[in-house]
Amino acid sequence: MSPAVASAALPTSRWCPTPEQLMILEEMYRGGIKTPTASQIHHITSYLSLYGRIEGKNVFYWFQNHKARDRQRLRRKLLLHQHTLHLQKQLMYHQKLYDHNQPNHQSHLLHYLDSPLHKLNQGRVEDASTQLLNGTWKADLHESGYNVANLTNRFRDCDSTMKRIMVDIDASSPCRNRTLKTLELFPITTTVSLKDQYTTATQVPNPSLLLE
Amino acid sequence: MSPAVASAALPTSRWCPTPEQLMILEEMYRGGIKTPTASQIHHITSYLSLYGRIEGKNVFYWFQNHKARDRQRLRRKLLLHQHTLHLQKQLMYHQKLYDHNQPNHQSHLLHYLDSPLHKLNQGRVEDASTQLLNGTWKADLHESGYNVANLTNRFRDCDSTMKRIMVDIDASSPCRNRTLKTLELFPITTTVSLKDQYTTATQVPNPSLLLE
DNA sequence: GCAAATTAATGATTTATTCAAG
DNA sequence: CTTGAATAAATCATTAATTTGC
Repeated sequence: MSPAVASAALPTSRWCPTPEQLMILEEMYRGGIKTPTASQIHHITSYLSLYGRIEGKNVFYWFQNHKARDRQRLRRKLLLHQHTLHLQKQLMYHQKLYDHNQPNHQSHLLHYLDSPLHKLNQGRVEDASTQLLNGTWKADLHESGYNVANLTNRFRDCDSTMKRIMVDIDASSPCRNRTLKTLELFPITTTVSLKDQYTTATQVPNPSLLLE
Repeated sequence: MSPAVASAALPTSRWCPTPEQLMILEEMYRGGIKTPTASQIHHITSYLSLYGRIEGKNVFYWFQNHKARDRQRLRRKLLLHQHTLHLQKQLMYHQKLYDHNQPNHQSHLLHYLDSPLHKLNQGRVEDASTQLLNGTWKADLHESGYNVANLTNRFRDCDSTMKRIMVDIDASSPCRNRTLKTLELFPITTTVSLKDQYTTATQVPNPSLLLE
């Protein structure tokens, strides 16, 4: 059925540069030729045909593509680098807060935890979305007041518990429930300063935690 | 006008614990008393009144608040730590991609750059919002094909330029425009391998870049 | 240095949740 | 399933601590 296709010089549909051609082209590119003129392309083409079949359009396309892809690579590398720097900076900042217990680390952390950024980091896309939509989140840290909105006081008789406990306490009724160890409660041998108390009380959690 | 307000024991509206009282309370808390019973509160109160005016409810509230805020502090420390780890992990990952030119770093970075997360990091709240709303962004990296959607081929006559240039080249019209230095174009002394080309061509940009 | 202004800490209250008994 | 006691979480309000502009 099939007719006689030339079995010798298989008709490849597109130019396939030989290693020598590639080397030369790259060298010229590095040498400063980024967008050769028509005449330059002609010269290059004739020179490169010493190393294999080649046409002017091949040279033209090669420089076009090479330049574009060079720019692309650079752009991406730059962005990646920027991102790395961003991460480094963030990390340093948080490490500082973490290590030194900075005074305002709480508010910063709270703001972060409330941000759509954090929610996205956690994969809570829906939350982040609605938050952004409602304009509920302010990027400015200083106006990050809670949006309590309308807390209807539905429960006006809710302080009963507290009052009962208070009555219990203030009406002087000692020794009621459970095992009370009144005497052991006051082993007051405090030689620890308040500052020491605070600093030693806050331990670093063990680092076997993972994200998400 | 103003009547005689007791000028002696200025009527402070709320209890202000003396340093001794605080020390004792903290010591007891550290000793294990987290939610004292009514009777315990009574004992503590009577003991602490040796060091200054105090009521049962003060003790009650103090333990409530102290316990709650202790938990809170722990929680926040944990979260901060988690966040630090997250950042570290991200950083290490990107550093790896950056340093080693990993094969799929491009798609990863592209995906990140297209994500609302990145837009939020840049402060482009609106963009992120609409993106999330439209469901335009897929969190799963594996289905992160560009949502090219409907790229209407509005530009059907766009290859005209290209065609003109091709004609210029292949119709063999040498020495047309500009200063052509045909001979100096081929100083082919290439001893550089392709690999070296690539690796040396991509330099790290200078680190004076800032986020946002 | 100091006094007003801002911010953080914490005592006091209110609201929400848990859990056991009925 | 409902109820109520107990407690945890959230919030309000005042005091202590810091910053800031003379």
